[in-house]
Amino acid sequence: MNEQKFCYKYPHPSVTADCVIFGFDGVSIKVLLIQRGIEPFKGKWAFPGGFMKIDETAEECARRELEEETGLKNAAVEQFYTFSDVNRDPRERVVTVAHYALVRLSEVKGGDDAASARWFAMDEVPSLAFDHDRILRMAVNRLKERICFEPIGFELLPEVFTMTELQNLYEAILEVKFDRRNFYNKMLKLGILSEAEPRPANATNRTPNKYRFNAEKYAELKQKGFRLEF
Amino acid sequence: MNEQKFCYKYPHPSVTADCVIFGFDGVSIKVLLIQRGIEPFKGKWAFPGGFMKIDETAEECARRELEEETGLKNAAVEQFYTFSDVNRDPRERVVTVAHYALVRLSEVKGGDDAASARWFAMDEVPSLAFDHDRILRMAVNRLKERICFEPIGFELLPEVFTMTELQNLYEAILEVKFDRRNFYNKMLKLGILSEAEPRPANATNRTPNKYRFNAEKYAELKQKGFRLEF
DNA sequence: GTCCAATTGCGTAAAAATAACGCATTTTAT
DNA sequence: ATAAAATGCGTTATTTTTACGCAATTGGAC
Repeated sequence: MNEQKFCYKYPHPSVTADCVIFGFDGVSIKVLLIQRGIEPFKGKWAFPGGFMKIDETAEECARRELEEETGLKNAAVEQFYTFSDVNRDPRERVVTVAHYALVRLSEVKGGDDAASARWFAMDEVPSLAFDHDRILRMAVNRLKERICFEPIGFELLPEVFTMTELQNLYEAILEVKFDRRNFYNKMLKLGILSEAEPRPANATNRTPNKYRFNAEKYAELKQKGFRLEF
Repeated sequence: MNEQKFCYKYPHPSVTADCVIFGFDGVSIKVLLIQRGIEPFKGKWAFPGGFMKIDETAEECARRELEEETGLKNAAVEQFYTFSDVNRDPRERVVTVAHYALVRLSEVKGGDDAASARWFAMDEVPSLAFDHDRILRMAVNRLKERICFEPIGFELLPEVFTMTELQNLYEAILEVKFDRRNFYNKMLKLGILSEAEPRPANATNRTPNKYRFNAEKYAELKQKGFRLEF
């Protein structure tokens, strides 16, 4: 017997949410990929993703996928583009709402099927399933744009970090090099960092200051209309 | 008899594309709205939009809506967000891929049903149908962001324009005021404008220079990695 | 242990970009 | 006829960005 019980006058595409999960290991940006166990594209790597349920938004769907793979509930997730090419899935018409998530690698537990999931550095990413190559390019571009104007970078770092770690993150994402001292001055002048602990009197060099992102200060500044700019 | 002949194992949302159409009349930004003739939200204003066909992309769908309302085939259209709130349409689950289009008002012909279509200045826009208030806010924000980094503003102006017209456009979109002389210098220094016709020797003041957007120059500059910045 | 290279905090000076404003001329509106 | 507004083309002051110096300290090589 046929179980196709949801019927419509016109053909409806399937809607999925995909989630490009970015992490940062202190040196380079990584992305979490899943190896496909079934056709099509069996054996190829792809982003976590799945069908949107009828009672959840696309973002909720993306968060669900994120949690399944990483155990994380509260990461930063943002929708960045919807891909609707007619033949992007060979089986049927599928429209996917693509998101990216920024996670702290230290907080990531292995997902349900860790066996088939792996972190890839950006320059190690193989050719992907479906149109996921294009999705990744777009995600990276959006991340680059975003990190210049919103302090999303902090979502990738530990709560407490050094200025060098923060600079490494910016350099990894934007693929540029900054002068260490200018980066330091600029960041501090922005006023969105607070010292994690007061620098001890006997502190010497080579014992870097630790900072944390100050969300309250940022909210204040943002209200006054302020941009990060890099 | 029932015509519901497209059947699926799981419920599928409808997918639509909406198109926020922006124009510029030399003074203020306008948006094209359609008055709904049927429930829900009968009598309320909304953006042109409609169901995505099974063999077209969301952008093609948005362009189709745009052409129906304005007669324009080649306007600038960009997807900016997909709205998937569960109850955004009271009838059924509808996911909409929202786009904005930038059109030259002079090129717009009345659409199929011009009777129910009207241009509204941004500060005249009434409360809209569905979640279109939110869609408009987001479209405007995206437009503001975009115009700072991509020369999309020229899509709203006639081919040939004066510096004052260009400034008025930027001021209308960004809701700020620029010093006329600084704006003039900055724009010229960017190098993406060419004089529409050489300024005649007998030209006097009060006969403003005419410019046009130089796409070739812009492509060159963009390649070298350059940003507009305002 | 000694020594060198790398790291960190804190500055300063030059260069570039931005913002503020001047002025003569010409046209439109009153 | 006259005042007000628009235009082209500047200049100057201020702010921001960039380039770089320097001393102190640590980790690693040997």
